Amino acid sequence: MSSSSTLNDMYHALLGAFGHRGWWPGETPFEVMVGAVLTQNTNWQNVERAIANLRAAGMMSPAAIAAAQPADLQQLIRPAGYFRQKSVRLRRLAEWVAGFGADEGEAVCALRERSTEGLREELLSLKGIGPETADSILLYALHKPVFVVDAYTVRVLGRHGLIEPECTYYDVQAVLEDALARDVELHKDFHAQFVEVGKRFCRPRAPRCTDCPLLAVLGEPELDEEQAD
DNA sequence: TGCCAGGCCGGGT
DNA sequence: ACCCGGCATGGC
Repeated sequence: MSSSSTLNDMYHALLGAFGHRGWWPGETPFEVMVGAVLTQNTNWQNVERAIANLRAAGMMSPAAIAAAQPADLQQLIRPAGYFRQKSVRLRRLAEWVAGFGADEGEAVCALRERSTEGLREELLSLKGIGPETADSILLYALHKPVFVVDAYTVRVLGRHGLIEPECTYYDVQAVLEDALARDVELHKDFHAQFVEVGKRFCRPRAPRCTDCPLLAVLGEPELDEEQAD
């Protein structure tokens, strides 16, 4: 059996169990970008607080964040953790976006005209934006067909033996992108399904997932390497 | 209470 | 080229 059909079967099993996820949660493309930075190694619930603070302060725009006092920005995003680092990362991102247009709408339109690879390189050149954050922005804010590989994706695939433990980010991404139709909505929703199944059934200390919808497709999961003892 | 959360960077081997 | 500590808050 090809890994292509396995991965597509996985998606349909998850879609059947959870329904269309409608990701990413965010009112505007720029808010999606902000969320992508704020959620780095951070619970989404904390990110929502920080986003609400930014909105309430009228700061959810590239120009406003680019012009903000560092201390003010830090206070607003404090609930999302790592607030000193993330305030710098947000400002650099905001300056980058603002460079593409007079307002958010114009900038985002200009960004969407550009090539995926060119955009990825520019995003990765911003300190504090790594592969996952860049790809989250590419997919969910700019609608480029890339697969976002996150901790849940790696854990779910790894536990079912579909990737090797030593795989890099881009190894895992290639497995998924090679197997799937080049479809933006599929890429968005499949990644969201990984998060959903990961949160519910693939926690670090809970290898027994008796009700996981993936059992019907993939069979019993394996132990994580560090749990295999 | 400790462990965990939708990473990434920089310095040390 | 790898490995590792640091970064920080809030929920369970």
